[in-house]
Parts: sequence; structure tokens; C-alpha cells
Amino acid sequence: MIRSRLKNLLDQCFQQGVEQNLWSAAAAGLYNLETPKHEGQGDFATNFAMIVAGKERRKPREVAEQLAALLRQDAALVDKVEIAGPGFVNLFLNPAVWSSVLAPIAEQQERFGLCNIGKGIKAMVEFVSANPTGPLTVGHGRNAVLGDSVASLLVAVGYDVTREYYFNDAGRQMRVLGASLKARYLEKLGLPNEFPEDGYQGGYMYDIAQGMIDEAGEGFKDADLDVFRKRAQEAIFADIDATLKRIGISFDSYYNEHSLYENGLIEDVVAELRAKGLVYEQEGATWFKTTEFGQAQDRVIIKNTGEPTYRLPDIAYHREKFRRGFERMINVFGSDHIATVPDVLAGVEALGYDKNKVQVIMHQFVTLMRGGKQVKMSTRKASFITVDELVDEVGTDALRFFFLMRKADAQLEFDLELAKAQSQENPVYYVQYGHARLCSIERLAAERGVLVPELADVNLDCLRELEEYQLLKTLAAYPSLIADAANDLSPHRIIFFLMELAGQFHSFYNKHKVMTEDAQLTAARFCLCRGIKTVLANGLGLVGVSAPERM
RNA sequence: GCGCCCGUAGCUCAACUGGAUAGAGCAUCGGACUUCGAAUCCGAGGGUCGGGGGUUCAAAUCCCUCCGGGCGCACCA
Repeated sequence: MIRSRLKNLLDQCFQQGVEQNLWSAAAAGLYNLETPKHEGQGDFATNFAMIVAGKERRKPREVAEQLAALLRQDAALVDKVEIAGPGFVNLFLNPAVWSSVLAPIAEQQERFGLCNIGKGIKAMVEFVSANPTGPLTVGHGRNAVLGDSVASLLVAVGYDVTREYYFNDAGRQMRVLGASLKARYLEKLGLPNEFPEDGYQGGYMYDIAQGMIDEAGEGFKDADLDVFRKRAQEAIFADIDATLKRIGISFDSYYNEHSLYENGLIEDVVAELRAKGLVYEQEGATWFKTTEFGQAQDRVIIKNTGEPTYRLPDIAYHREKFRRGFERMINVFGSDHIATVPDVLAGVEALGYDKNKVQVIMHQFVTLMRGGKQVKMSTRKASFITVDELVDEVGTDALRFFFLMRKADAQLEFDLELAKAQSQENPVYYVQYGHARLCSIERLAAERGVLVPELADVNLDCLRELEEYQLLKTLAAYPSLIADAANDLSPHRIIFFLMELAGQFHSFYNKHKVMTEDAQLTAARFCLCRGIKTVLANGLGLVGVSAPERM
């Protein structure tokens, strides 16, 4: 790509300078190549001179002059070099260079923008991981979309990605769930019942109870609590699965916390920690010396009841991730789970694994607004908005787009009323409309019998307008944007890129005709449009939003 | 009280991870459809980057401190 060609040139010049004793090798890898914000500062700029000068106590502009002379050698690529400000070296590329981006797009199509910096390394993205106690809520929705898009990004840059859902269908939580269902079941039959104090109050419990009545009437009235637990769990999981499918998410594997017990992996971890002297007994409980790993206090891993706390299975689970051969593990958590992270990392470290291979994406809450007032949500109480309800209101595309519009560590405000009202002027439509428009141009060309040419036969030098130049530049930036977004685990960058590309296209469209009197120019613009269409479709696909041909 | 996150235009958010004159979208005001889709475009106004110190050629970005908001701080998950 153009950027990497230029980066190579810059590195070459750096080497040449070292060989000619213009500067030492001290600044190797420290300078960067950036795209300036303002017109007139070139297509690219480098802080090279300031970095080198800083290392050697020289004047930046003097270094800049030397670098500029070296860069000017490649006249095919570089048109003009200017020194500006405190010592920036601004590079103006030969205009013809930019249109060269259209060839790889045409050639690679839906693969354009992908790369292999992941080198097939096994990576896991663990997300959602909600226990089956109720439908997915808005917070889960953000987690799901974020995790899925991060996984897609890693796939795009060449990792071998597994999407995993970790859940627990045992434990106290689930017993309460079973008891809640039984109470609702009996209630529906008009029989005496006892709803648990901290039971699950959502209306979905009645639905599941009704299902049981439809199936067997009173047949379950003397059934064991466990039967109810199982019924509830299965029904709710099916529901969660259906919701996830609706928003285009599927998992490669599900990992049940309970299996860690069945396979004796929990005891293994305790035994191993004990052998390392990292565990002790106190007041009937078993403690893990997390203070040895920089924490303020030790933590209980087995309660005096003999039951492990959540930490122990979490640690065992992460050890399994390592044992299964994952080199990179990413966990997507809501901010309310932040406290669990240091404990798990301490456990991983204690067991002799590299904790740096585990990365956590922590996203802040979604604050749900209704009529300017915040809606408080709780899974247990009936007052929550589900992902399903959101999809009903705004659709999958808008939902995914909205959840990705903010970086993970910022809170996300979701105004229901606005989301409904905005269904016509939603930002997602802005991008999709660009794609639909491009499709429409092609349809019209076909109707008029205008030949859409092969790229090889087209003279791209006629793309001389400012808008065309900007579009080509943006298209050329797409591959490095994907790499950066993957590197930062920041899918929101794709959203912003798409809005910019769509915006540039809309401006271009309003100012210039694609189909003109000039056959050469028309041909070149067709090629440009196809490039834009491909990149829009690729970017939308990466974040799981559709690219409609009509709307 | 302690830990993590956030504070940028009236509102919701960006800012290529330390770069040059801080940018978009809503909202407001004013323009553009007999011509490839007006779900669009063009223009205008709007800022002590929460306050204050520091680090250096360069700070919204890093460090310290204070203020304000969110989330945690269990032998719940």
C-alpha cells in the first residue's frame, strides 16, 4: 500500500543517513509517519527530524534538510518535500500515486483491507457470558456487539479466532431461578406457592410456566426444584441464543463452569497453589495470597461452607484457556466486573502463565434514557429493557452501529425515544445510503447501456478533482485503519471511518456527475465508485451491519 | 475512605496513542431538487479541551493535585 511504500522509503533514508554519518542509529523506530490534519501540510508528515535532533542535541530543521534531500531521490513517489513548523517534514506525493489504490481493491474485493499480522495465532474472545437467568439486557447487548466486532477485527488481521461463551448453570443463582419458576407455575394453577425473596420477577417466568402447563397441566406440581431449574435454564438459554442470532452473533464454543468441577480441575488449581505455598486456611476458609501479586488484601477462594467463590473457577477456566493453546485471550466485561480481573490475573500468574496474554476490554454502562429520564435496570426486578425490545424498535443494523459509536471505556447513552425517532435520520442510514446510491448508479448505467470498463483499460489520471483525490486517499487509508483498530481493539474506529468515507462520497456526488460526456472521465469515475462501494461494504461487514443495494 | 473509568461546542461524541490552526453528528440560522436517489449537499454561528501546577522542541493526550460524575470495593457472580 501507499503508506507502507512511503514508510519503507523513510526507513531507507534513515539507514542511508546512518551510513553517511548524518545521524546515529539511536532514533531507529521512534519516528512516525502520520497524516496531517490540514491541507497544505502534505499527504503525509513525519516527526523524524525532531526525534533525531532530540537524540543528538541538534537543530531539527537542519536534520530535516538532510532528510528532505534523501527523500527527493524517489521522484516517482514523492512530488515535493517541505519543511514546516518546528521541523516537520511534509511529503506531497505524486498525484498519480493515489489512484493506484483502486487496483488492489478491484483485485481483492471483499478481501481488501485484510492482512496477516496475526499470523494465524490462536486467539479467544470471551464475551456475553451471561448466566441463563433472564433475557439479554441492553448492557449485555453492548457487550455482545463489542465482543463480536473485536473478534471480527482479529479475524480480519489474521488471527485464528474462537468466540466463546462462558456460563454457569449450577449454583445458588440457578436454585433461586428454579424456585422462582416453581412459584409462578403453582401461582398460574391457582395453587399455594412461595415466591423466593430474591426471586426473578420478570414476566418471562410466567411464559415458561405457561409452557409447562400447556405441556402437562398440573403434572409438574410435585416435581423437584431441579426440574424447574432445568426447564427455566433451557428456555432462557434458547431465548438468549435466538436473540444473539437476531443480531448476527454466533459462538464457536460454550464453556460450562460446572464442567470444571466435574473434571476435578478446581481441586487441581487449589492443590497446585497449595504446593506453591500461596494458599492458607483461616477461620474455616481457604485464602489465596493475592497480596503476593500486588493486591491490597488476600482473597477467599473456598468459603467455610466448602463451596468455592467465583474466583476459583474463574482461575481454573483461564488455565484451561492456556492449556487449550490460546496465545491471546480477550475478555469483554462490563465495568461492574472489573474487581474480578486482578484476582484472575494473579491466579494465572501464580500458576506460571504469562498474564499479559490475557487482555480485558472493559466497557462502561449503557445508561438508558426515556423521555429525558434515566431508567434504572436490574435483571432480578422486572424493570429492564431487553435486547429484543431494542431490536424491535430500531433494528439490528442501528443497534449494532449505535453500540459501536462510542469507545468501550466511555459510557454510552441510549435514548429510547431518540432511537425510535431517529430511525429516519440515524447515522447508520447515512453510510448505508452511500452504498445504496453507488449501487443505484451502477443499475442506471446498466439500463442506459453504459459500459462499465475494466480497470486496466482506464486512464485514472483524469481523476483530478479535489473530492476525488480525498476519496482516493481515504480508500488508501482503509487497510492501516483496520490494522490500527485491531491493534487497539477499537471497533468504533471503523464506524468513524465509514462515516467519513460516506460523507466524502456524498459531497463528491453532489458536486460532480459520474456519468459525463467525457467517456474517459466516466470510466475513471466508475472505477472510483466501485472502489468506494467495495470499501463501504467491507467496513460495514466487519461490524456486522448490512450494506443494502436499495433502501 | 480505597481502586478502575470518564470530564472536549447547547446535547451526544471523535482526535491516528506526544504533534502543527482541537474535529464530526444532532440542535439553531441561511441557502441548493424539470438533470446519475434531497435518507443528500453547501454556508454561518458556537471552545479558558473540568480547575491549577509540572515534564519538553511540542500536552486534550504523560505525572502530581483539587473539583465533579459513573462503576466496583463479599466467605454474591
